[in-house]
Parts: sequence; C-alpha cells; structure tokens
Amino acid sequence: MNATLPASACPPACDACRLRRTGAFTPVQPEQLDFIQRFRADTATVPAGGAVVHENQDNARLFTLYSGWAFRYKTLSDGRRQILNFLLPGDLVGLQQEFGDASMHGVEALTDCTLCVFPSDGLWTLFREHPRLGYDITWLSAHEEGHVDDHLLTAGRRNATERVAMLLMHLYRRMERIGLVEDGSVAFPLNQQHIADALGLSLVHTNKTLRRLSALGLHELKNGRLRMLNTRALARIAEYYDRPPRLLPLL
Amino acid sequence: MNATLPASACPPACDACRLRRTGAFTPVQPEQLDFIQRFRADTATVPAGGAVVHENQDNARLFTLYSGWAFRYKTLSDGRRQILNFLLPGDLVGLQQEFGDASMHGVEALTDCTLCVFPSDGLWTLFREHPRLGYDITWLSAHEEGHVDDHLLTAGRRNATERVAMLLMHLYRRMERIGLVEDGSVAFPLNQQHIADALGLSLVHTNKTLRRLSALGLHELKNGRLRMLNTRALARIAEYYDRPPRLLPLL
DNA sequence: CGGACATTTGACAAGCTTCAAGAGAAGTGG
DNA sequence: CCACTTCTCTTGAAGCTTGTCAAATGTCCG
Repeated sequence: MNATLPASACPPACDACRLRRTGAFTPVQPEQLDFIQRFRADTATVPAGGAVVHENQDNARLFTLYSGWAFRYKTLSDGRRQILNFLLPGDLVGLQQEFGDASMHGVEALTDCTLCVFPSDGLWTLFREHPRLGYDITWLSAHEEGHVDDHLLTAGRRNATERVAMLLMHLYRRMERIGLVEDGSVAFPLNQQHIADALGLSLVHTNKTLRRLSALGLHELKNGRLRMLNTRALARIAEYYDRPPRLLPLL
Repeated sequence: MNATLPASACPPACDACRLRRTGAFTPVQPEQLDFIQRFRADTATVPAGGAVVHENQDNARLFTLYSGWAFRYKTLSDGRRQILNFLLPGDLVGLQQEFGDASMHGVEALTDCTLCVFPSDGLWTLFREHPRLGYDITWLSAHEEGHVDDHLLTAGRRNATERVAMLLMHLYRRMERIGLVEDGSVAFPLNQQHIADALGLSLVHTNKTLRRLSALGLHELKNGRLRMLNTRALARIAEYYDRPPRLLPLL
C-alpha cells in the first residue's frame, strides 16, 4: 500500500522481527530462525473486517499474526455467532484447519492485520527436520486449547458480570504480556457486539453489564482504548488467577 | 485386581491392542509400535468417580485412555462446574498439563478406566526421535481443540433443546466411530448432573429438556444405555453435521 | 427394611433476551 | 460546511427461557 513500510508491517527478515524483541517469546537458535524465514512463504495484510480464513474453507494456510487483532468464530445457520478466541500478535492461526477433520471456523480481522504466511503442506517437513519447532507448535496448540477451556467455563458457568470481568482481565493481561500497554491502557478494538458474541450474551445485556462495571469505577472504555481502574476487583469478580507468564514460542 | 484379566484391561503388548483392531485408528509401522510400547511406562486403572488428574495438579503424566469413559472439567470456587469434554477410548489425556502454563483442569473417571501411562518428560525424546508421532500428537491436540470449539458454540449460543440434542449426537457418533455401538445403542454412563455440567444448564432444566425430547420419540435413555430413535431430527435440531470420519492417530 | 442417590414434577423467581426508539459519532457527498 | 446516512451505544419495558426451591417417586444395595 504505502511506499514506506509502516512500523506494523512484517519486516522482510525475521531477525528484524519486532515481536522477538519484546522479550515475551522464547529465543531461538540462528539456524532455526533461518529455517523459519525460509519456511515463511509470504506476508499478507488483511483490512479490518476482512476474512483471514473463511468459515468452511478447508485448505487454509498457516499464519502467524504479526500485528493487529483478529478472532476465530463459528456461526449457526440463523446467524447466531460465537467468538472462540481473540488473536493477538504472535499467535499462530490455522492449525485446526491444517489438521482438518474437526469442524471448521472462520477467522476475521478486527483491525488491519499483517501476517506471516507459511505453506501448510510444509508442516510435515518442519516436524521432520526441526523437531524442536514441532514441539513448540504442539505447545502453542495445547496452550490455545487452554484458553478455549477457560472461555468455555466462562460461557457455561459464569454470570454476565463475571463474564465481562473475565474478558477484560484476560485481554488486558495478554496485551500486557506482549508489551502493548501504553500509559496504563491498551488498544481495544472490539465493539459491544464482539464482546456479546464472545461471551454468549445479547448485545443489550452486554451493554448494561459493561455500564454497571464502569459506573462502579472498575474500568474505562473510551476512544478504542481500555484502562483498568481496579484490577483487583475485576480479578476477584471473575476469579481470574494468572500464573507467572512463561515465554511463548513464536514461529 | 483380578487374577484373570478382564477384556477391558490394557494388554501387556501393544500389538494385542484391542483399539487398533477397530479400524478407527491410523495403522503404524512395526518400529513405531515398538517405540510406543517401550515409551509406555505403565498401565493404570482408576475406579468410577476417581480422579485421573487432580485439578491444579501440575506435574501430571500423559495417558491414553484404553477403556472406559472420563471427562475433563474445571470448577469455580463456589462449586459451579463446567465439563470441558468427554474422553473415550483412544483419547490422549494430559497434553495441556504437560505443556503447563495455561490454566489447569481436572480429569475424572466416569466409569472404571484403564489407561496406558507415558512419562511426560519423555515427550521431547518422542518428538526428536519419532517426528511422525510428534506430528500425530499435534494432530490430536488440534482435533481436541476442535471439539472444545464446538462445545463452546453450544454453551454460548444454542438453547437448551439444541444443547441436549448436540450432546447426544456428538457422543453417539464418537462411540459409533470406535465401534462401540451394540444393538443400535451405546453405553451412556453420564447422569443428568454430568449432562447439565457439560451444557451449562441447571440439573432441573436439563431433566425437563431431556424428557421433552424423549417424549417426542427422538431418543431413549434407559439402563445406562442411549438409543437414538430419530437421528435425523436430532441432527437437525442441533445443526450437527459430521464430516466423513478420518482415521485417528493412537499413541 | 433403611439409606443414599438419581430422577421427576410443580411453582415461583430472576436473569437475560427481545423489541423499540433515541442519542452520539463518524463518514459521504453535494 | 452542512445535510444525510450509517453504525454504535444507550435506555426502558415487556416477555420468556432458565434457575432455584421444595418435595415426591424411583432405584440400587447392603
């Protein structure tokens, strides 16, 4: 698009990767980085609202989200939508598709996104030649399942207030982990419909719950940014307990 | 326990494995089978209602469920429980624990279970020396996440009737796939509290929904067995679409 | 027979959804 | 620069699905 690359664009060389410099990801050996760079077939951008992966698309490729937000979702035939999880920079996208079979989901960009694209048919090669990276991918897969597990507990057993508190805590902590807190607040590109679809609530009830929490002074949502005003209280409401952050693998 | 091994017990040699003979699992090379057998540190049995993995236990080992049913769950401090998924013979248990970090869940036996036990610290060796098996494990992990994704859609966006129909279809098809349908019915060891905890409903409402469906002649639940009387209708209610079953990896 | 536990039902309460409509905010084109 | 459209957020009211409480019935087992 631009003649000059924006800071958010994928750099041509992986050793210039902004993400690896955040200190949130596991360091890799030079030869592994070299392999990753050769494995990366392409980079791509998707505008806000665009489809990264179509629901029911089956031969999708594998991506690492480099900048921006996206989300995985499923829908029912009458349009009811469930957001499965949110994807932040560093997240690997498309493993479930690659491993086919289990039912499909779509991935939509929430903001403009830049992605590193990997050929999905090269995955077996990766496992064969770089078992360490295969191990890391499995770790990421299990880790993401852990997030979905938490989310299922939220949708199945928490009430509306607890659900909203949980989502705010969860996203804030994840942003914090990858160094995206600025002035005590984080970018927050979700609208209330996204929040409702993630939590299994109606739009109206989501709005009322959100207003109640902000009226209590627990958070502030303004100009597309989220500021946590009382993390303690929110964590208590949600029963959100985070474990000491561990370094994440990054492909 | 018994002097004579029951048919459900784990055989000493993997080439006598009953599961592999069902035709539901991917065939493996003799040397891989050999490795799996050496990798298997032990076998174990857990009585119905017993804990396979305690919630918050972190150094858990890796298991393959050989016979019986179990389930993964999480609880909130006041006792609200969410069942994350059900484990049937052939399922791999404990990957999320092994890969730590993401929040913890418990695993409880629903019936008497027999398990093949693998040392969790040997997983890296497996990836290094048998990348094919590592690849398979990743596949299983992604596949299980697909199940949790479906389950999240169910808990978040389906109504009570659709949820119950979904659960019945899902479990019936999984049992069918591994050859456990007998006389047109399958073992069904869940009680209504388990169903309620899986679907995010109250016990009472689960009961009423179940009765309504069986009064309509869609299913029959009797003597611990489930018989599907109108699969078409149940699938339509739940919007359950299964894809042609693919062979599952088995460790 | 007695006790523990699962299932079943009815009545009532409540949390959440749906419907409806107004107020902001942001983009578009004349 | 302003009318116009569109989208998001907000609020109130009414209704329905689901949860809670309570108690009876059924089942299994020692």
